This record gives sequence, C-alpha cells and structure tokens, in this order.
Amino acid sequence: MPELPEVETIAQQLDTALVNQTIRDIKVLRSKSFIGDKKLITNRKIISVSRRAKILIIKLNKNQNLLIHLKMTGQLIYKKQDTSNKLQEIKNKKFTDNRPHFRIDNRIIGGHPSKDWFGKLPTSHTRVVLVLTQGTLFFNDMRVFGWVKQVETKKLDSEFNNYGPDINSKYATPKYFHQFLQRSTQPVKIKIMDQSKVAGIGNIYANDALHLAKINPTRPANSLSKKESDLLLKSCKHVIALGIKYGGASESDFIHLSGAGGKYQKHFRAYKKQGRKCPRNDRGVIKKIKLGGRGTFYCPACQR
DNA sequence: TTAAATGTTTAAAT
DNA sequence: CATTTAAACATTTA
Repeated sequence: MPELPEVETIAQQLDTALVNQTIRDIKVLRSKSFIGDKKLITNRKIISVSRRAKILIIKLNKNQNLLIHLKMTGQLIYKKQDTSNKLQEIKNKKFTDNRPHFRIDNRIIGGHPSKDWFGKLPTSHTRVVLVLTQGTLFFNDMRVFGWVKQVETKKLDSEFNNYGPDINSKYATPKYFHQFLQRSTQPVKIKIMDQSKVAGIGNIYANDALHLAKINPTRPANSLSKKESDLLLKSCKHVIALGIKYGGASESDFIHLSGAGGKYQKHFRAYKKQGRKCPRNDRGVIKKIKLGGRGTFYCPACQR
C-alpha cells in the first residue's frame, strides 16, 4: 500500500468524516477480504480512526474495532449521501505522470488510483462495503492482498505483536536502530523495511532515506557505524515526516481522501528516478537495481 | 510474453 | 531460536 504517511493521511481525514456515525450494514463482496464476525461490528458507533504501522484502526463502541490493511492496491472511497456526484477536473494541476487531477465533490478518496474512483460504486474491485448513517465507505482492492478485519479491543495489542516501533515514534531510538542493524548482514535497505524491526518504512521512503543519508542500499546492515546509523534514522524520520506533510505520495498507488492527491511524489529523491541526475550533484546518475525482489534506486556517486 | 507494481505472510533452509 | 531466502498471494499494465 501506501506507506505510513499515506495511511496517516487517510486516518486523519477519515477521522473527521466518520466519527459519531454508526455502521448500519457491512457487505462482503469477496470473502478473502474480510476477516472476523460481521455481526460484531454492525450497529456499532465509530469512536475514532487512527493508525499504527501501516494499519488503519477504526475504533467502535462496545470494545470492537475494524482494522484495514490496504497492502499494494487497496483504496478507500467514502461517499456522502445527499450531495451531487459530479466529477470535477481541477484546473492547472497534474500528477507527475500527467494524469489529470480529479476530485469528486461528494467523495473522499484514498489509496490506489484507478478509474474506480470516478464511476459508479461499487466497482469490479470493490471487496467490502460499510453502510454508515451518513454515507458509505467502499474498500476496493484490485490485487486482493489487503483486508478488513474485526478485532475486539482485548485482542488489539496482539495484532501488532510482529511489528517494531513506528519509525516516527519516540520508541524508534538511535540506540535501538543501531542495535538491530548490527545483528544483520543483510543489505541495510532490506533491514529498514523489515516491519518486525521498525514499522512504517516502505519502498519509496527507504530509497529516499538512504539517498538523504548518503548510504548505499546494498551495504550490509552491520557495516554501518553508529554515526551512519544515527544519520540514517534521522533521514528516515525526516522523509516520513515530509511524506505526512505533503499528504503522502500519489505516485501510481495513492490518492488521499480529499481526492486532491498527495504531493510527496514531487519530492522523490531517488525513488523511480533511474537515469535521472542525482538531486545532490551533477556527477551522479540514479541507478536502478533489485534488492529482495524490490526496485531499488540510488546514486552510486554519493551513496557509499 | 515477461516483468513489474508504495506489501506482507509463509515455508523451508541456514 | 533467530535469520534469511524464495515463493505465494491476484490482477493489471507496460
């Protein structure tokens, strides 16, 4: 999915839109996409919407919760009732890939961008529908990796047993960061994307953080000095904060809930910049390699 | 036709 | 037991 900044953006906007509404009904169009008991979340009131790691947490009354993971291609579309449904093209605004910048005036949209945003709902990729008192929340997911899950509050903590501290939290300390890097000979990029060590760094921000820190993604994690590790942690926190500031990245898989789209893609340092000049100097050209099956982008000239 | 896509999760190997 | 690797998940687009 969308990475931490994208989920954070969705959580903040859904919180405003959904709090105090009641879930009237839930329709599961693809059984794989819903885990748990539908009965336990119907007629429950929404208390808040928040995020932990890359998971969205919708807190309900009577000790119930709905967790949502968008994985690679999940999208959430909230459609309010009783307003017009006109598609608007916002003038003078383009995505970096020249797709037009759309907004639909009674919808808020988040996740993988596709034509599913514009037409009638549900679409062929709609997997779960939440009917609320003042609108409807559609969970679309082309590749069906994502899920919506009912979890009682008592078991909420155990849902996060396999996650390290959030990268943007105070628990991701320089000492902790250096310690887990020291325990591994794997490429440092793979390690910082290991959600069980530290949560919230995905492929975009891993590439950009390593570029910012001038560290080669292929370096064995345990080869980083304390100084380098400190700088890398700082860089990770920095690019994640930047991502949140710009409302996430709308690059190929994400549009945030106002439909306006995140802006972080305009600030990519290395991600998807292969063949382009290094943003730091004229000597380097961003190179693309593969690490752990994922596209990896870096500047051979300045990342050592 | 093959490769790749902002991500986990699992099984098998070390 | 912890770490690592590869494959799996399902679909679309380049």
